[in-house]
Amino acid sequence: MPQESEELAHGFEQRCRQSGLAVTPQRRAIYATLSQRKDHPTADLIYAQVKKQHPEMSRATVYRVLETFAQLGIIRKLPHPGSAVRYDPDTRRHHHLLCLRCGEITDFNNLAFDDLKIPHPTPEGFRIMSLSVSIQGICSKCQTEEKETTPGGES
Amino acid sequence: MPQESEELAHGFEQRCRQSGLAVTPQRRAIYATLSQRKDHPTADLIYAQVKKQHPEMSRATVYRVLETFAQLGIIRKLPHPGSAVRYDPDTRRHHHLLCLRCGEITDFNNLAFDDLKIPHPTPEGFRIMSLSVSIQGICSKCQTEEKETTPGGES
DNA sequence: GTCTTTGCAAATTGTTTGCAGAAAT
DNA sequence: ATTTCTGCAAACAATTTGCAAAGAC
Repeated sequence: MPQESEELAHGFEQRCRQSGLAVTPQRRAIYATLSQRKDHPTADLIYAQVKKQHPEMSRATVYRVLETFAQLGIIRKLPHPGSAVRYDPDTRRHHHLLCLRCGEITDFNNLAFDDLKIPHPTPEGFRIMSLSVSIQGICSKCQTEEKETTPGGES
Repeated sequence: MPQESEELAHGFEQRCRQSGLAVTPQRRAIYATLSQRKDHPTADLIYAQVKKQHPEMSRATVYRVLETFAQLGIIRKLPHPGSAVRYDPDTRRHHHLLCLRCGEITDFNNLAFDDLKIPHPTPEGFRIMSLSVSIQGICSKCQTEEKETTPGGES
């Protein structure tokens, strides 16, 4: 249903204008691409995908635009140990599973986590903007691969 | 009290030997430096600091050693949106405040967070290794600086 | 028409690698 | 003695920058 995309796109343009941000085809394309995905791609992945429809698109633009969006709160930058930055089009509170082996980030929802209260005496004058639980471990795919690599004894 | 450091160092050597890791001056120095700090430095910061006492130390060694430690669970790699990897000598459960402006990571403890139960039907066959809450926002120092930069109106 | 944004290519920053010699076990 | 580690320098990856032309308002 393309209807949904249109609504999304509309909201997006509103938000850009509110922030005094020009609505360019590039920005539209980047936002559309990111919000269609259910995962949390890196800037480079977005670049690769957007480039198919817009071969003129420059890598630098994608990096700049994503960063701009993140600062305006239109999308979210995800914490990840090292490697490339990942972006998330969903700015509502939700949590993540992070695989330490392949780096995959998966959304994860849990009532207990959602109910967490933001601590009141805001620690050290910190202005809290978001709170989320991050679970680190090994995803099922990687567990399988580990077994294959080490079936019980290398010899 | 140097006593404390010695104990720490002793435990460290034990853990290295248990993992079949040679105890080298470099590893000792890197571990000592990291564990003396209360913050969460990048590999490069550790390198700079260690180099003062050990001018021969190579940057590559520092990166390699920190990575090795992290894999053995001797230290922890911290999730951070982009920028450089940060390491934490404290592997117990604790939480973090992450400043989106300067990138500073500060420890944060809260009973409600510590009581979080690891979800039982482990999501999607994920093998959970650690869980922590990460709070993103702007630290007090950066709030002050923001005001200075924009004292009320740019015009 | 003006101010913002983009593309390009080059510069930076953060990190990893291969290999020969040095040190730890 | 053997195996693991380190230093070096070069490779690599991710990201950022300055500037002139193009596009949005």
